[in-house]
Amino acid sequence: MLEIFASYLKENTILNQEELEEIFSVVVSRKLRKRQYLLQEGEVCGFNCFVAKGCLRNYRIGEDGNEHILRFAVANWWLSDQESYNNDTPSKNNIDALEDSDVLIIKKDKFEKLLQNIPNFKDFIFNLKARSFDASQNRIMSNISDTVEKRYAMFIENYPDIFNRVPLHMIASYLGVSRETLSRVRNHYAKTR
Amino acid sequence: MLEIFASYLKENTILNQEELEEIFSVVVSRKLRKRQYLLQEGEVCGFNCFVAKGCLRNYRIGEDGNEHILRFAVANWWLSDQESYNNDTPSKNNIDALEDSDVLIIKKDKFEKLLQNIPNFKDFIFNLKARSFDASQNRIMSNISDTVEKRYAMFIENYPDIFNRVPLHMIASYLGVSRETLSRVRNHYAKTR
DNA sequence: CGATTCTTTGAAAACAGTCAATCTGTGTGG
DNA sequence: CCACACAGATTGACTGTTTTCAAAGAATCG
Repeated sequence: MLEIFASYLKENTILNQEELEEIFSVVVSRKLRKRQYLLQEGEVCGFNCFVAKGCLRNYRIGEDGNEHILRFAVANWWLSDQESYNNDTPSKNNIDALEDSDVLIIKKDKFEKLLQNIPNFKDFIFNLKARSFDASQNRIMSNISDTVEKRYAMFIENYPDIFNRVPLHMIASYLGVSRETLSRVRNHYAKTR
Repeated sequence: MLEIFASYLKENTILNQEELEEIFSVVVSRKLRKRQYLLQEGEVCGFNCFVAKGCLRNYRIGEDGNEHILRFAVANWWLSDQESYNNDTPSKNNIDALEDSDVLIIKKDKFEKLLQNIPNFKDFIFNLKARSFDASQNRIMSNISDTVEKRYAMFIENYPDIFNRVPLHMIASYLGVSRETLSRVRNHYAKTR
């Protein structure tokens, strides 16, 4: 399980062996069964999580009682609740596994030490966060300006690996429409090309 | 104009006089007339901008030909196009002034040097970005789960200073609804309390 | 196979967008 | 100071889209 993380870091960073060892030394690997929680509403998210295998989601139960999916994560993606992590506040969200998954956990105190000790790791993580921010700005723009059909098409284009392994009603939840609407939109979408 | 920036930094950071001087030395102040562009679609956003006075917006012309507002900025806020800034790519967005405004500009190369030279400034900026990211995650959640009325109420609550100085149709644009709909929603909103 | 989860479909109701007209307030130039 | 233009806000009628609810049809899994 660690090998996946190791090759991820080797491909995406310029860390030396010693630095890699330091990172590996604070990582805890964990298996999650399908439907198992990694984080539940009300808990403080005191960790960062790297997905080695499987698929997870970060979602919230809204005032309407429905699930609203903020984010999916598959292999080589990071996932946590940043707001809870940053402020040590109870999370408003849940994280659970959509498939049996392997994840690597780094507790907050250890993770912050890594950032302090390894400048290249820090730069890498901040770069990652910057791109994550850009993606969320683009998603906001899409939410306020695009039709459902366009948003669905872009989702397929941007996340083909996610699209073909999570149920349609979850994509609907991610896009912010009802499953019935997405079903209809998608039929129309399939016909018009 | 610099005094506003100076007191902003003194209140929010733990920088010493020498570090402050270094920052001030690379700042360029600029006045913007109402309706004046700071950045136009297609340009590369090679700067960060601190608003000392006035009000700016970051918006995009969508495929539908309409303006869609991604973000407002008033005094003591930073504004730029992060995606364009980070990747040196042409911006898809425009930034312009909604009122006569005073802004402070720091060019990208100088800004990046500041981050390198002044660790406390770097930490401060990254903290800012983290909170900015959290805010955008919350906005996404609101977009996919809340009613227009709720989104409008939250906008007023979160950004009272913006709400009472920009026209309603721009708030509608920010929320992703037509001005007519927001007008109707707001009337209903005013009546039900 | 039976149970569960997921997807589709239909019909009605709620909601939001569009277009056109009107109303309001502001500021400018004569 | 008035008339006028202009930007912004509202309203009505209409159209189109999305939700909701209920039911039924696939697919998957143990």
